Amino acid sequence: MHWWPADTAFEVIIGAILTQNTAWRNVALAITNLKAAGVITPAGVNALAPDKLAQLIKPSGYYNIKAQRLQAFTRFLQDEFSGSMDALAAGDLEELRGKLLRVRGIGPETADSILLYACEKPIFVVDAYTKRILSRHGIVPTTADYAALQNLFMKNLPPRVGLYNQYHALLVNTGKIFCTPKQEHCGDCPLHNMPDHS
DNA sequence: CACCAGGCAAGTA
DNA sequence: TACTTGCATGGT
Repeated sequence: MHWWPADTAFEVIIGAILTQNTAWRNVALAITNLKAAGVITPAGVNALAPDKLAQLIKPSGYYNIKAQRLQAFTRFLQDEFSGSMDALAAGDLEELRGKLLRVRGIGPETADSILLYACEKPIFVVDAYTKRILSRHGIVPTTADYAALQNLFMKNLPPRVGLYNQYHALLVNTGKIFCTPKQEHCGDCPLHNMPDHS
């Protein structure tokens, strides 16, 4: 579906951090502000005063925390890769993942979104919709953690960037339409008899 | 008005 | 280790 909306690899990373527990619509407003201010580059974000950056990304929510997280990444990029996105993308998948997870504000989903969509590495991204859809179908228990869900896909699919991109896109689109936030009881649904299926 | 959105880290027991 | 809580906006 040529999915993640972004003009550059760095913009992918901005979006990945800003969309944490946040509707993409609000992220888009924040990105518009960053573009209008002409600071949507690693050096631009890094050079801004934290409170100025926070004001620009205000529509995306958690703006103080996220301003810190954006700059934690730009400092990391500067320190480890001389500020070069190309140098970042040239790294080894597992080594890069480990480094990203050590940046304050980058957890498993954000790290994998960066790896898949900005660096084009074959890693499966697991989000709230993915977990919701699989657990509602009784395919995994509701207690399944991030790694369990990721392994399920990666052990059963060939490691292709385009394929993982497509799966993630389809899961999110489907989840938005059919998979409501609160658990619904469907009465005689046979899946209610599955182990750990609430 | 209540609830939700493409998480993560820090605090508590 | 396993829960709980704070972070905050804009849309439905």
